[in-house]
Amino acid sequence: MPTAPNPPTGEPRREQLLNAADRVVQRDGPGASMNAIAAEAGITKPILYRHFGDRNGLIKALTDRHTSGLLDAMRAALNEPLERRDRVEHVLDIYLAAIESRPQVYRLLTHPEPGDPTGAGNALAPALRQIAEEITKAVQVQVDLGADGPLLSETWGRAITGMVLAAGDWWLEQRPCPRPRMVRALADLLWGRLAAAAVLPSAMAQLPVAPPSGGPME
Amino acid sequence: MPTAPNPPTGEPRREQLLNAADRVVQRDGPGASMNAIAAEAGITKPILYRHFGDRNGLIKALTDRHTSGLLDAMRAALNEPLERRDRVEHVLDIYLAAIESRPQVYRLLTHPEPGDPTGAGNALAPALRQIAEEITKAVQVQVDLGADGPLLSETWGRAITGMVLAAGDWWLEQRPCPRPRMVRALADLLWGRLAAAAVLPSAMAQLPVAPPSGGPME
DNA sequence: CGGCAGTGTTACCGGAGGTAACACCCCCAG
DNA sequence: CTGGGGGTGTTACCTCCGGTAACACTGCCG
Repeated sequence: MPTAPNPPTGEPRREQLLNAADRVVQRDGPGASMNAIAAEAGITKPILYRHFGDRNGLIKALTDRHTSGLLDAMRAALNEPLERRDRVEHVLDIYLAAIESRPQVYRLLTHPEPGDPTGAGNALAPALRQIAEEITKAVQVQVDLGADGPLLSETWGRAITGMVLAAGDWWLEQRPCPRPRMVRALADLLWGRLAAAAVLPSAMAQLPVAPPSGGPME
Repeated sequence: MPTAPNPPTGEPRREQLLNAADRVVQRDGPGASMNAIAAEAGITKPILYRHFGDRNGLIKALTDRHTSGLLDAMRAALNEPLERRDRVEHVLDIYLAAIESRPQVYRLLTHPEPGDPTGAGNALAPALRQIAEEITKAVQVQVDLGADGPLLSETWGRAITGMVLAAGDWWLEQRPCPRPRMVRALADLLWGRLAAAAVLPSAMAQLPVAPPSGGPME
C-alpha cells in the first residue's frame, strides 16, 4: 500500500512535486536536499530524478515557474508606447514590485547561502540573461547609438541588469525608502544625474585645474 | 619519513597552503575539493582544516588574498585628483584589468558552478559590499546631490557595483571588445548617454505624441 | 490475456566535507 | 639528560548528498 488510492499522473503529478519542492525550499532554504523534497512530497528520491533528471533540472523548473511571469511583464513593459523615462521607470517598478511581493522566493533564487550543494544561484542566471537580452533588444530597436550601437546595447543590457539586481537586493534587505523613490533613484542614475551633479566645494581643492573662479566652460 | 626534511611552520606554512589551493583552484575550477587541494600541497585533509577551520575559511582566505590589493587600488583611484569622468574611467579600468589578468580566480570567486558545497560565491560578497561602500563614500564626499544625497549615494554605490560586476562578467566571457572601449561604454552609460540618445525613426510611430515633424525642442 | 507506461520501493555507489585518534619532530625549560 | 608543548603529519572513520540500479505494483488499452 505504498500510495494513496490514486496518485495523479503525468503533468499534474509534476506540478505536485514542484509544489512540494517549493514548500521545502522555502522552509529549509536553498540548501534543501533531494531527500527532504522527496519526503515532503511523500515519496522517495528516484521519482524526483525520473521527473527532473537531476537536481539542476528541479531547480531550473522551480526557477522557470517563478520567473516566467516576471519576464513576460518586463518584456511587455520594455516595449510599451511611453516616453522613454516613463518606460524605464515602469520597467524598474515592475521588477522591484515583483521582488517586493515575494521576497522569500527572490532570496532563494539569488542567495544560495547555507551549505548549498550544486548552486541554486546559477539557476537564476538564465533568467538574468534573458532580461539582459530583452533590454539589449529594446535599446537596439528604440534608440539611435550610431556605429557603436551593437556593442553599447549589449554592454548596457548586462550592465543595467546587474545594476538593478544589486540595487534591488540591497533595497529589499534594507528598505531604505518606498518603492517609487527607489525607482526614481535608479532612473536618475541612468539619466546621468551622477555625472551632471555639481562638485562639492570641499572636493574642489583636489581638482587639477579650474579653481572656483573658473568660468562656466564645461 | 612523511615530509621533506624541514617543512616550514606557522604563517609561512599557511602561505604555502594557500598557494597550493590557488593552483588547484585555477586548474580544477571553483569546485576543487579539499582532498585535491591537500594532495596538491602534498599533505592530507586534516591539516587544511587545522589551518582554515572549514572550507569556507579556506575560500575566505583565498578571497581576501586576491581582493585586498584590488580593493586598495580602487579605493585610491576613487579619490584621485582627476576630472570626474577621468576618475570614473580610471576606476573602471582598474577593475576590468584586475579580472582580466586573473580570470580563473575571478570565476572562482563569482561562479561557484560545479557541485559547489557551501557556496564560494558568498565569499566575494564582503568585498563587493566594501566596494559599494567606497563608491558611496566617494560620491557623498565629492558630489553635491542636495537633500537626497545620502539615499542616492547609497543606492548608486550598490547599483554601480552591480552594474560593473555584471558587465565585467559578460565582457570577460565574451571579450566583445578591448578593455578601453569597455571602459568607455560603461562610463557612457553612467553619463546618461542612453537617456540622451535620439529615438530611432522606426520607433517613432510607437510614441504617444510628437511625430517626426517636431522641432528641435528636445 | 499481455504488455506498456506510469507509479512506487529498497539498496547501493562514489565522493564530498569534516573529525577523531594517534605518531613524529624539534626546541627549550627544568 | 629529561620531558613537555606546539607544531608537523598520518590513517581511518563518520554523515550526508547526488545519483543509479533493480525490482514491484497498478491500470489501461489493444
